[in-house]
Amino acid sequence: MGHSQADKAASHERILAEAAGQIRDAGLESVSVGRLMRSAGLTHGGFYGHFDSRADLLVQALERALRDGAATSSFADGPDGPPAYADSVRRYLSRAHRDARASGCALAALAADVARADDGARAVMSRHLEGAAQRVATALGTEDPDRALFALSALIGSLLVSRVLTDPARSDALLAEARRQLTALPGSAATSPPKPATPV
Amino acid sequence: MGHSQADKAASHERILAEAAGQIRDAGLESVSVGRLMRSAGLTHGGFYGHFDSRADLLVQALERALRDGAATSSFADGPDGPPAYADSVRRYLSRAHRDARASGCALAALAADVARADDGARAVMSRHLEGAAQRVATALGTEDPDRALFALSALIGSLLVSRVLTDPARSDALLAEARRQLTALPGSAATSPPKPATPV
DNA sequence: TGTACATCAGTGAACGCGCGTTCACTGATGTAC
DNA sequence: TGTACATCAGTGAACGCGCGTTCACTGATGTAC
Repeated sequence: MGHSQADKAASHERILAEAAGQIRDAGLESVSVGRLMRSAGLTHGGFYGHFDSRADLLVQALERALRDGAATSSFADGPDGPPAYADSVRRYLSRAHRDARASGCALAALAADVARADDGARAVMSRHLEGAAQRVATALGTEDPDRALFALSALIGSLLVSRVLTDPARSDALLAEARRQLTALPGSAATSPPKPATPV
Repeated sequence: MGHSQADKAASHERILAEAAGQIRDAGLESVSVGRLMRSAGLTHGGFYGHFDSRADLLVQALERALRDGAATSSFADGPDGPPAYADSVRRYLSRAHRDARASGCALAALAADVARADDGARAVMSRHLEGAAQRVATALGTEDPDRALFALSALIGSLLVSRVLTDPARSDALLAEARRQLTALPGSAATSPPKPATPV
């Protein structure tokens, strides 16, 4: 709770990271200024030294949530280059990802929220969708951006639906079927036969 | 604003229909008791003669939103029996459906909201997801419930992503590619060649 | 290096507002005779 | 059919609460000399 410039930067970072986490866990509108500042170890009055308004914070936190999501994305480059498409699909459509909503793909968690939001939020997510689609295209080995965008949409939809289904067996079955269908997508398994399973 | 039992039933119906519409348009948490009653032409105090609590209303309105969605679903039986799979896909992934969020598929609009909600809401939507998947399975001519559930998930994901993209050309392109990929899904075009286009 | 002072990160009381919910009430409905 | 009365759908004031935002203040930081 210091007063130095470095402390302010650290506070700003803490507030933004906390907001991004809350958004990912509970949706865009779940953030309240008072609760947010408390969870960042500060009092509510200080908020306006960091952001113009709650709406301003929301845009920045959405950007942050999506950037964090991209960094840990199943399709992001690992230490030894881009991952194999089939491995990425397996990881994205894993039970672990389904059950880790708060730390999972922000595109899936927030797509519906953003579809309802203003153009600013839609523009931010559009950029990240195109970025993610590009990574999928690389992994797929396709030059067709539409095909990659569809694959991404199918991934997102399957993850979302698997998170709603209350019957674990049905949810697991959907994930398994989606993995099967999406690894068999033209441009993937067709051009490069499945490698032996590698640890995720 | 009468006081008869018939009037009460009509009020109840109006409140529920209004709530279902608001939920579909702006999400599960967007409903406020005061605004809802005002938009149903009543005052807020009367609400508790119709529902135990806001939470009680929300569950019933979710059920209603999903039932309405099912009735107008692209995969619902028309006057002359079940529609052709390709026609249904075309209608679901049309620009018209993308742009009509408030009257469109409630499964797509609310999946993320429900994934965050309690088990009650998830159970309600699970039931409707399975029902919709069954209609898709019939249209697809498959006996595999998992395949139908995946197709439904891909439809939902594509619609959601098309609603986020700010570039109309990219959004249109995604819808077109999704129509192509999903009508070519094993069990559909493979077993029954595409019919000549029929008016939707 | 030591002092005097301007800056400014963070505090906490206060604002007006809308929220969900309760409740005493009004007056039309519908029933008992 | 007409009257007296119980029921109950809907009203609107009131409750305590958390919301986003403002602002006078505190005291550590960091700079000028």
